[in-house]
Amino acid sequence: MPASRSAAGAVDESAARRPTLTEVAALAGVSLKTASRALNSEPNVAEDTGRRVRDAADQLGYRLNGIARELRRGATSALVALISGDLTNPFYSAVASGIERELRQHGLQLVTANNDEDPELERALIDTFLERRVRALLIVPSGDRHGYLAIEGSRGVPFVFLDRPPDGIDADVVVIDNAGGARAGAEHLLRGGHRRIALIADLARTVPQRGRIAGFQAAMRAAGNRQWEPYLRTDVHDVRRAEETVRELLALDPPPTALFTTNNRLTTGALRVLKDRPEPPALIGFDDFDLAEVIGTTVVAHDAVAMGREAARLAHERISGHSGPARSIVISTSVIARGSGERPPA
Amino acid sequence: MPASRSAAGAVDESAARRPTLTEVAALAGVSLKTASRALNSEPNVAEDTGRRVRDAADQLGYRLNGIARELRRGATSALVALISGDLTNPFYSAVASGIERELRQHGLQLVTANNDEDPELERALIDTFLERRVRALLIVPSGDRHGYLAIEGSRGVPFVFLDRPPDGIDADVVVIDNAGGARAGAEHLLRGGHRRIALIADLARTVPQRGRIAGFQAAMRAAGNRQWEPYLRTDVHDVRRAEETVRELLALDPPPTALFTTNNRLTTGALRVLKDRPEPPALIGFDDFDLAEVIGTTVVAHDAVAMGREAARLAHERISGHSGPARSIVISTSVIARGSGERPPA
DNA sequence: GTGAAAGCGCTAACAG
DNA sequence: CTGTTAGCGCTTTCAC
Repeated sequence: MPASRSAAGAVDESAARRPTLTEVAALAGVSLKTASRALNSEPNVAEDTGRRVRDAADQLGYRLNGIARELRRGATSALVALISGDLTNPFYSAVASGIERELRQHGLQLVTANNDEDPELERALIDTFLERRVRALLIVPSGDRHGYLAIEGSRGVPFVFLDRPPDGIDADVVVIDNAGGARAGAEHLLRGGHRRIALIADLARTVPQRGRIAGFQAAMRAAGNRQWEPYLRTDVHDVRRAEETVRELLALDPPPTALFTTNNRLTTGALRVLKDRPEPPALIGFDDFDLAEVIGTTVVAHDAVAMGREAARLAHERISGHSGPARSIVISTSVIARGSGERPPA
Repeated sequence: MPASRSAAGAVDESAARRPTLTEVAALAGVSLKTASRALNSEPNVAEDTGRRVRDAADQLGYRLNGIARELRRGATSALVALISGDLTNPFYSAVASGIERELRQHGLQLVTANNDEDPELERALIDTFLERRVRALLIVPSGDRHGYLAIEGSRGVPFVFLDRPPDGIDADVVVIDNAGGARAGAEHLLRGGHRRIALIADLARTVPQRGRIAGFQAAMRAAGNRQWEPYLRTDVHDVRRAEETVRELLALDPPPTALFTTNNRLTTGALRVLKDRPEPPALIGFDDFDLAEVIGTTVVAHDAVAMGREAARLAHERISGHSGPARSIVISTSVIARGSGERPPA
């Protein structure tokens, strides 16, 4: 009875090893080098010889060993790594999608890893990828000290930081206009007549959050408004805490007439609470999301896919030999009015 | 002037090459093999020797060449590939997240690629990954002929198919209970008193969609209801077309009193239309989504992260040598009532 | 047009 | 405990 043709992983004897180029050459009756030339479509191979080699390869089920090729060609792969937070967060998956599309234009492949927002793990992942000889490393950093990467960068592995600038190293970076976006959102609420505006922010130690908080504050200062100050809440890091925080804020006397949430998670939390309220406060959230239009949520939007694309573009330029000073790209934001941000103060 | 320490990719002379193990050994004054042993924490290295080697490595900025190691160890990497649709679709990113988490437990790394729903591209990607000697290949297939993979599977590269079973090859697979879920959703509407129920489905040539359509039909047949038949619409593939289709359906006389959409994209389209209607029909959508609770959308839910996790688990078992017949895992579904599916017929 | 020999950087096998 | 030798599968000289 013949061996099963199942792909389920049945390990028969033939399963162990794949045919090598040497075996293809032997079967075709040519030298190793000629076989190599034929399969790589290099010049100086007689048409007939080429055909014989390709037939032999097909017959054996030959497949090039990319690892051997890479070793010989200089131990550098066609892989570009992305280290970010969990892909179930639409922000990260949008960034990853933008990167992947851009890389593909250049024959590069994306490898992703989740840092679980753990700086230790992040560093371990960076090590792993460098050992694997990725061509470039794109990082949405969780940790905040990256000085140890300087020597790597100088050795020819380009780094690009997304969303958060690196600390202790001078590298290409793509960030959102956090301060500008938050300021525009805050001004939108002020124009609507709001004064008691609650600011609900994520971990204040991160640079993007600091930028958003600063932008918001700048708008308040410029308007001479200080009534928002009792309603500032930071370090709200997940949906549940956001819900609690919003509930607490609305229970105050007097309650805020408007909320500004500084990322999509916090906006989700706020929405969950507001849906049950007869007279909800106004709401503007940083980060656009899929159904914002359906729900009627006013947001500070930006293009996360473009962010990924730009980062990949920078990385590709470095890979191609560009060697200027570190560059910085800022992704612009815009306020999209959909109703929730236009509710007047009670 | 000293060379810049910038990570921006400045290519000074030292950038060209990384130190090798041979150089580390030379600096430490030991043999190549001893250096290897020391850095791999193998037994039989004097403590003092080990320290000398590690110092030398640090001093040179040595980093193991993973490509050389892999070649020597049998030309097989620690990479597992996922080929799927675009990661901006939350279904795919949830799957990817589940896979990534499970793989990490076993020291494996995820590589992702987008097939753009193009079977040609999909096949090219598979080739690329096989050349790169991935340990396993997880595929949410776009193409529907995979017979050509049989020989690969028999050579020891495990394949796992997600969401859609493969055609022409017998491989592990993880699917959703499409028929059961759709049937439960349809029965939920029937119980609510609906008879004129519109079914809005995606490309009917795909197996999951056929399953959902069949499940829906089975429920109708069992209830002796044929009033739904004029309201069947298939091959609706994007949000815009879904909006148009829903608008057309609602303009019919008599209009349907309920809608059943067979995936998240179509549900999004329906929601965009319904939000402007004073008396919207009931709606149930296949696939849960982030803000469904906020919007109050009744859905047929399933756990896409678990789907990825199970697929990764199957792949890992194959990698570890398991060699039984192909297995099939079914992810269960449940109807989550949130309001939209409980609206009574007009 | 074609082939022989060398070697990418590492680990495995075997000696000492 | 340490070192020597060989070789993973391929591409790159360089010679024919």
